[in-house]
Order: sequence, then C-alpha cells, then structure tokens
Amino acid sequence: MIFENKFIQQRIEKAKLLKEAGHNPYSNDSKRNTTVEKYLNVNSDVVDMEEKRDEKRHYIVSGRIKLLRIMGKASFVKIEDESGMLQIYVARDNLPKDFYNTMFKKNIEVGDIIEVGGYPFVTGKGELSLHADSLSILTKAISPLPEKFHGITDKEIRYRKRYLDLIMNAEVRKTFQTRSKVISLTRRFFEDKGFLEVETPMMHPIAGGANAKPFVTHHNALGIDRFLRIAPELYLKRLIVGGFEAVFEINRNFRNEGMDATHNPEFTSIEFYWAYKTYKDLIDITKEYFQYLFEHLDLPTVLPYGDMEVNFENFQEIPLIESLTTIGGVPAESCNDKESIIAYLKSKNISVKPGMNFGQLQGELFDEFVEEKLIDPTFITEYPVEISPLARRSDENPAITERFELFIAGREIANAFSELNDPIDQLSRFEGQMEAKDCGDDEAHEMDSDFVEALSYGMAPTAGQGIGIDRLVMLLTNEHSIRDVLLFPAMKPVSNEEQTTQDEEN
RNA sequence: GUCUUGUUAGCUCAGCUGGUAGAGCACGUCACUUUUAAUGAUGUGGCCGAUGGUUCGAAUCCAUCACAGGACACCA
Repeated sequence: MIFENKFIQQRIEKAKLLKEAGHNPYSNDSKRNTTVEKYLNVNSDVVDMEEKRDEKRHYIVSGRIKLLRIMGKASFVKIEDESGMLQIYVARDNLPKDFYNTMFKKNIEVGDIIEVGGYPFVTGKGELSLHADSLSILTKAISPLPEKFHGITDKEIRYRKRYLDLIMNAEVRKTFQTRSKVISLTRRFFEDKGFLEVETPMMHPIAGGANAKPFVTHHNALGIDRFLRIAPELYLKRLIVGGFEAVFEINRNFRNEGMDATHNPEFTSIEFYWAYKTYKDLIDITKEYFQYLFEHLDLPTVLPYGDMEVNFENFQEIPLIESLTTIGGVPAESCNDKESIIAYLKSKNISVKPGMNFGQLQGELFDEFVEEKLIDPTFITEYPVEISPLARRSDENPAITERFELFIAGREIANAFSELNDPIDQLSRFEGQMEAKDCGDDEAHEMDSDFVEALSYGMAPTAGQGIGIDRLVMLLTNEHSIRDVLLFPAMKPVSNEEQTTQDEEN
C-alpha cells in the first residue's frame, strides 16, 4: 500500500481531525492578497519605525511551511511561496479561542500549505515578519518533507521526484528560472531580428538532418512507421526554399543513443536559417546573441564553470588546421597528410580506426588535442569537407567548408555553416551516405529525395546554425550534468519483477 | 557498451577483520509568548535494494540481478 507508512498515517489522521473541526484540509478558498516578495518590499520601511510595527496595515499571504518553531503559547513559522520565504509570528491569544492549542499545534505542521493574515512587524533579532491574527490550512501534506537542514541530496530521488527537489532546493528553482529566461530571451532576440518562429514536424517519415539513431513509433491510421525527429534542419530549409528568409525553431530533438552527463534522449535546440547570409554573418550574430543574453540575464561576463573561468568578452576565431598546431601543440609536419597524422596519433597511444580519411583524421586530432583547451568562446572555422556533409564548400579551397563550431569551456555549443544548396551535390552526398549505410554504418544519413527535390526549385544562399540550449544553460548556471538543467530527465523505470520478466521475454 | 563506487528509519548518514541494528533531523508526549537548523526532557520508528550461496550464525563475505552516481567509448 502506498500510504502505509506510519508518518503518513499520522498525517492522514490530522487531516481528518481538521476536517471534523470544520477546517477543510484541501480548501479552495484562498484569500491571498500579496506575495511574500511584495510583502517584504512594501513593508521594508517598518524596520525604521520606532514601534517596529504598523498595526494599521493588513496582508494575507500563503505558502508552504518550511520551518516550525513552537514555543509554548507562541510560535514562529517560516512559510515559502514562489517569490520567497517569510517569517510568521503566531501567538495563541491572537487567534480564535482554542484554535492555537487544538488545531495549530496539533494538526498543522511542516509541509502544509497555509494562509496567514496579519500586520508587519520586526522581531527583536531584526527580521521583518508578519504578526498573525488569522491562520488557516489550505492544503494538508500527508507525506512528510525531507529533513530541514540537509534537505534532499540523493540525485536519484531529486530527478525522479523533481517536485521534492524544487520544494527543498531554492537554487534548483533558480536554475530552471534561468533556463526559462534563456529560452524566452532567445526567442525575443531572433524575433527582434525579423526571424519567424516556426514549428516543423516532430514525427518524420525519414529521420534526417543529422547522423543519429532515431526513435520509431507507429501511425495506425496510415499503417506506417514514423521517426521522432533527430533534427529539424531539412524542414527548415524547405521553408527557405518556400521563400521565408529568416526562420527559427526552438524545440526538442530525439536521439536513440546513450545517456550521460551531457546527453539526454530528448534535448532542446534552436536552429535558425538566414537567407542571403554566410557563416561569417553567423559569427557576428552569435557574438551579439551572447552579449544580449548576458545583458538581460544580468550576468558578469566572466563566469566560473567548475575549475574554469570563462571570459565571454574574449571571443576567438581560428581555422581548425591552425588550431591543431597553435592550440593543440601538434607539430605542423604531423598535420599535413594521412600518414603523418596516423603516425602522430599512434605515437600518442591513440587508436586509429582503419579507413579514416584525411578530414576525419584532422577531426580526430582536433578532438584529442584542441577541444578541451578551448575555454573562452572560440569559433573553430574551415572544417574539412569530409566531416561536413551538409555544408557549402569554400570557393577558394574546395577541401574545406564554410563552417564553424563554437566551443566554450571545452565543449561544443553551436554548429553553423553556409548551407549546401546545390541539389546535384546534395543528391550525390546522400548517395554517399547510402553506400556507407550499406557497408554497415547504421547512423549514416537516409536518402531524402523529397528534400533534394525541394532544393531543385532553388534555395537562396543561406546560413544556418544550431545551438544546444541545454548545454548553454549548463554553462550559464555552472551545472555539470544535463539532468540538472532538465526538469524531468530521462530515468530508467524502477521495475518490479513482473515487468523485468516481460522485458526479458521481449 | 566497458570499468568503478554506492543502495541501512520519512530525510542526512554511522555501523571496523561476520555474533540478528545506531545517531541527528523529522514524528509522538511534556515544558516554554521574540525564535533563526530554537531549546530541554522523554518515547515510537527498520525484511539493512532483490535473489541465491558460504557459515552454527550475514547489513557485513561471495555470485547474479535491479536502480543510481562517476569515468571511458559513441553522439549534441
């Protein structure tokens, strides 16, 4: 039984006693007329009053009891609403006869949501409080809250029962408020630039736009499988073909892959596409975007991230090849051709998969020796064409693409490029992916001939970018697990034996 | 996927080389009308993650499983 615990039984009994005495333990009759934050602001002048109180004022506040100190005929109660914490002074003789002794002291406790009316005053210790003349229960909590001092620290419980985490940990609420602001500011930033927010399908007939394994679901009416999208890219580009010149979408992507500190099966990204622009313009708008975020989030431009300090006023830009030597410390002669890279990697005890091409090997050098050293925001540009299947080639050097990735605190935050809009080239790149798939690469891109057909009608020269919102929020809130910036991160179900057996049979 | 560390009261944690469980908070009872994790007294509370094994005896040792944290590999 779910409520067999004796503490819960005790509390159920208290709820019953309240009800019998005419105090509905689940009352819907809230008369709150201010929030804690407003109360504290409006009455801050009471601190300077000679009497340290103003009995002519009267407010009704509501909140959850977080702390309760009963001292005989008077008590101190700390209640918390979304805006903050307020101390209430409750004295027996200010409440209706017998209520304090028989109801308040006996049946109201930490975790309950109450409503209190009274006037502002300042205690002997100098805390602006509320002197109660009325108190009623709004909602009885029949499960006890975790311990008041240590709160709840078990990560498993924090993620599985996020509501408890939010009740107990104010800084967690802060993190998610920041996340909400980041998304809201992002939307406003792009809208103000004239971008149109769009919604493209979450269920795709072909999972395209990235190399990743999709989740599969089934559409009964059509009798066909659908794939939860791994990226919105190909649909957003269809909109550019259609004549929209600046579009963005902030939404979820789904990838059927591993979970760890930086990966959740569903994650949020913004992708935006901007016609008649190049990746150079995207570098500018990205800098501007960060400046905008920091300004409106009121953050210092030098932010701590773990042991690191990230200076968001120090944006760097460096071509990938150059970064290998200047940042990665790889000797220039070891970057020039396949054989010397392989020899260098082997000399550093790094295993090299057979069949890697020049561009992939350069990418390998970058991942091994450069990425983690990019602390301040750094645009790595000029990616090899082999590892940039959807990016436009440089007109000057066909071996590299007009692309950048933005790295901050040793981690990739954004990926952007001038888009490939040559339908014949796109078709042959898809065909290349099909061959890779036939050779066993199960993450190779699917052929999307509908998308190629769209390109065949002409897509204006366009630059597009994706930014991982979860990782961005991690950076801004100094969180080191993606689970700490997702309200409800993916968790394995806690299965009972029957379910386990069924899973094994399936 | 691999390695590694956890899982003991509602919560936070002790429990040594095996001898059938402890603390603090919370909760119950009592005292207390300006406390700040209030205080003092007193009491209740546990199938020691699950299943097997070793043993006279297992929270403790071994194996398997489940879930979680961390690291590595792949990916955003």
